[in-house]
Amino acid sequence: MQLKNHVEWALHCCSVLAALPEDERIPAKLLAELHGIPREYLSKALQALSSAGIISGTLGPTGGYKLARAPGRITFLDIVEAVEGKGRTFVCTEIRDNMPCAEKPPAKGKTRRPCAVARVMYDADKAWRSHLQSVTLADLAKTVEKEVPLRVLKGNAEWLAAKRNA
Amino acid sequence: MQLKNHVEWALHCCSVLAALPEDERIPAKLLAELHGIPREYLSKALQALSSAGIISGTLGPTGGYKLARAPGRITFLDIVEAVEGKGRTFVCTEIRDNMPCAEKPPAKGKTRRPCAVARVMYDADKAWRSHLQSVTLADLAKTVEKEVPLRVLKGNAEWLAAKRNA
DNA sequence: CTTATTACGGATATTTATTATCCGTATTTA
DNA sequence: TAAATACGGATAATAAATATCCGTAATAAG
Ligand code: SF4
Ligand code: SF4
Repeated sequence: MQLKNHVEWALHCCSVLAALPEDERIPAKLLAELHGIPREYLSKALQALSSAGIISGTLGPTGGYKLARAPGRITFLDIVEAVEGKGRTFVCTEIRDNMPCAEKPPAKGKTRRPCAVARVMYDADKAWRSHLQSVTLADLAKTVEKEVPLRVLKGNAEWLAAKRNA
Repeated sequence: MQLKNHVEWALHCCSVLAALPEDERIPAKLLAELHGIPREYLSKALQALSSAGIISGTLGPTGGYKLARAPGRITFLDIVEAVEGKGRTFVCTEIRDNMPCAEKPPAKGKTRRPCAVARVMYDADKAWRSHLQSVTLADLAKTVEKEVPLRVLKGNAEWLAAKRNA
């Protein structure tokens, strides 16, 4: 059980976009080159983020992506769910119905209370999501600013600027 | 991202074993029939549980599986990690090293503090595991006893006993 | 208007993980 | 001795993740 690498890419890209001056954009090509990952494949992740309303893309030359709203209003959960889906990690296939003396499954349309096993797993899932929801891109930016040497931050920003004006 | 169905099977089987009188055993064949799942495949999950020290299997006729320790000392996390592995759900491929102005990766043997992104994901993972660790098989048994009609519990127990003496 | 550049989305191939089955070996009870 | 069992290795089938390709529409600049 592993999150797909789209998640890591999406988080990184959002982190980079969060450090971008208002009304500037970065094309997918540059984001891919910056991270050393396949451009076409990264595009899928970016499109997922876009259709989830987290980033917004604009067409044409000088086009590219930028955050669709303030970094303080984008949580890790938003990003993870955008690329990984909102589905639960534990799926119940109702094997209890195969037990010889099981209760009969509910009539079509009606739903049954999830069993005790499933509820524990769902609650764990909720705890995971809850933690992801408690951290925003703004929080991340603050941490990065504290931990990454200024030289590195500046260097990357300049590399980006140079590439975009080339 | 989804847990494998082994997890569901393992949880169910442990739940059944927890309701078993001391010094009785259930062979894999019966556990599979009880749940309507493929026997040979279920065996893999049971072997994983066994080698993790959660259940113990004995050979020969009248052999089978039973819990290796008291239900109160077996947590959901024990079971999940036994079949799913202890690996983290978020894997960091260190794509930051591809950034043009990245810090150099640490010398061989040395480790680097995980980056801010990874730490958030790891903490979420920890929250998930922590919740799973807080629930034991004994807790589950108590809930099941409360929620499942006595008729069903009895019926299944009798089905099991009949099969084992056949 | 034309051209270059971009996001977007559909189709498809490749690789890996999950799901499932098969069978031989060792151990234990009757 | 024979039947029943756990165990583990090998392998096949299926699904999911990873990756690439290409056509379309939109936009900015010359
Ligand atoms: S997890 Fe619960 S609901 Fe799902 S199959 Fe098992 S017993 Fe049934
Ligand atoms: S998650 Fe953090 S450590 Fe992992 S690649 Fe991204 S920046 Fe690097």
